[in-house]
Amino acid sequence: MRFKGLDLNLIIALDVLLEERSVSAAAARMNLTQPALSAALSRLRRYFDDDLLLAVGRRMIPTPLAEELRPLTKQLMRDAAAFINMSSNFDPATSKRRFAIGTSDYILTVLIAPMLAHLEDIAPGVQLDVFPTGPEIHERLDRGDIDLVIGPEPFLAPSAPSELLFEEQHVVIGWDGNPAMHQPIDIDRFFELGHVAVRIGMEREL
DNA sequence: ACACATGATGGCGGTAGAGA
DNA sequence: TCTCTACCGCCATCATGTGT
Repeated sequence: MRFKGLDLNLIIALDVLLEERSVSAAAARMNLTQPALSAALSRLRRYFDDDLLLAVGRRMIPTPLAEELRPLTKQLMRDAAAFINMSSNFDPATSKRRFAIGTSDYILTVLIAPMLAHLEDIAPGVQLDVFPTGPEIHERLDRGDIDLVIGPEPFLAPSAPSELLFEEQHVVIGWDGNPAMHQPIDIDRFFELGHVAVRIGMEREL
């Protein structure tokens, strides 16, 4: 079963190899042994007549051709996923699917937790994995590790389709002894005042 | 010590040929 | 035309070698 002489399974291996830049790591991710992935890389090298990944010290560096192939393999994987999804009618009542959702603890509290009881009624076999959002969340969404990201509009990936889920207003909480709390606050006044801020993730500096 | 490559070996599936 | 069987190739694992 070859397409233009290429075993299409090798495209999956190439996609993972270019992401991991490590034969061992790619093998672990694909539940194969390292020699199996090494052999797959060898067949890819033969087909493309290119090293694709060059060992430099203890690292594997992609060749220019591999860099060119990377977005194409990504697109192929996305198309394949869409192709597969088209063939299966999703029925929440019988589905055993596991969804991976990237979101904040806030959304977990106000949206997902109350939704679980309803989900238990309409989709008892469906499971949810909830992951905290972070700087790599868009990459994980592209990779297919995450099915859905729920978050504020400015943080959504421009490349992914999105839909407005709900809107809400910010509320100012302040000390009753603060004179600013006893008069109307417009946007300028708001920014003039000092704040206590919560920052999550590695980039916590102001 | 770690990561990748390679050789030996075995299982699985495809192909070709023989027979009903 | 269909079924069975022998053979072959591919790809996996295991064991081991090689390079950093």
